[in-house]
Amino acid sequence: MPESIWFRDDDRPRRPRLTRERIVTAAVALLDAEGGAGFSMRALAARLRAGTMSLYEYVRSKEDVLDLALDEVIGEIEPAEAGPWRELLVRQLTQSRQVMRRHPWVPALTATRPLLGPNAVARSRVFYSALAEAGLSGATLVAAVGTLSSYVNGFVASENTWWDTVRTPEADAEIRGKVSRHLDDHVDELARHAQVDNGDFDAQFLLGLDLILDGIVTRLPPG
Amino acid sequence: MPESIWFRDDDRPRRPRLTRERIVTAAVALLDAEGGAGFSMRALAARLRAGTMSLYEYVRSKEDVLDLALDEVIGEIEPAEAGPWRELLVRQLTQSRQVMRRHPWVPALTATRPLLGPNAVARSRVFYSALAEAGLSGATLVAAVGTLSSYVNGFVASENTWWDTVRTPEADAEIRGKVSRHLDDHVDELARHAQVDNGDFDAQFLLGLDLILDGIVTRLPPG
DNA sequence: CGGTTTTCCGTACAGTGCACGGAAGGGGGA
DNA sequence: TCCCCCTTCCGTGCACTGTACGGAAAACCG
Repeated sequence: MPESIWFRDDDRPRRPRLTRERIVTAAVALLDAEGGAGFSMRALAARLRAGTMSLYEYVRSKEDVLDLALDEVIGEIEPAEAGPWRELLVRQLTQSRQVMRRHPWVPALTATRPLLGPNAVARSRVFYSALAEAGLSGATLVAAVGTLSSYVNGFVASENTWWDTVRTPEADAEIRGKVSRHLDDHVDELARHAQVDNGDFDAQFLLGLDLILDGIVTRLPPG
Repeated sequence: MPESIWFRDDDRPRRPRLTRERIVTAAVALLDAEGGAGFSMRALAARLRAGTMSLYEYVRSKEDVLDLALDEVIGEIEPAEAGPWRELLVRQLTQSRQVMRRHPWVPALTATRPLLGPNAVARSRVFYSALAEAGLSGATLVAAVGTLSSYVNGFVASENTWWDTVRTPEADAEIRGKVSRHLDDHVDELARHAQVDNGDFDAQFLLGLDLILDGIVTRLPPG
């Protein structure tokens, strides 16, 4: 009886039931662990204990996976609760920044692919309605929303490249020295000091944000 | 006389003398023509009629080439002439945007790599000294510079992904329709109209920039 | 002329995204 | 119960990537 349970291998490596969600979750985890450069379809499949080509049942391409992963993490931002528009925007944009810091591969992706996923659209809706409620409309409204999201994307992108560059403490010291010497010929004392000493991105982010919001305030209709 | 000029092959494929500049120039041309995705060391070498590995005499890695190409195109921005700080910044940042539009692969790169090349440093110096002359200093100065460059980077990045998405006219119509339907459930009339109809990036860019500059003005010391 | 250094580059290797087509399993109809 | 189809899984193969290595050729210098 060669088909006896004792000879059959029912415990053969249990097939993982793949789903799109499982794939996306694993993709986010892989990107967090290895960064955008270390992300590959083979590595993703391995993490799911599946064959590489199995992924392509649920997804048309690697780009699909990245788009889905991107919208997934955008969904980590909490829905906006009611409140005065300025505080609301500060909270939402601070959370955007935190998401991009938790998932440092995000800014490079947003610089490449349009954000059209449902969570991204929902986020954009929050900005539009907050600023519309504040009193903006038309081209000014569009420009204000664009400015805010451009700012947060651009800010975290450069923040991330900085953290990447100085990842290890030795590298930190070395790079800071090099940058300092690098800038020496060009920049006057004040600016150099500021540049090399700007470890406090939190404060700088909020300062810049306040700057923009103050600019927006000057555009509000009187009353 | 087998060595007669008639039998020798002095016109054998003339060795191109490679130099770092020639490589960088060709890299920019290749990136402009094929985009960041189509750029490869083999394609670059072919464009220079050289063997792939010859490049590595002048450059340690592909990343080196990209860094050099990046700083090269940043150098296309004209040096700042003297003038009132606000006009100066508008001119410089408008030129930054134009460079990034001419070379659409730039924003994705700046989102990945720190800008430490000589031309990038010179550019940063311009911003610092303009705003210092305007009256800013310390953390506010750093934040203002960071805000402006984050804004321009972020703005052009999203502008570029939009142009990419709607590259062909058919795609344009189709995408606009899809985006419009996509947003239908979520966004109220006003915002949707603005979003779908925002082809005029030039105006939007200047509006957002003015917004930020007005915010900066509120930070100037009295007098 | 001889030797050293610089430049060029063919080959090879480990890795990539994904097209193709086959196998295995589950579900439904006869 | 048998058969067929359809979904899911995935091994193999292809064209391509960056670049390590080492050899050949050329250029320069004594």
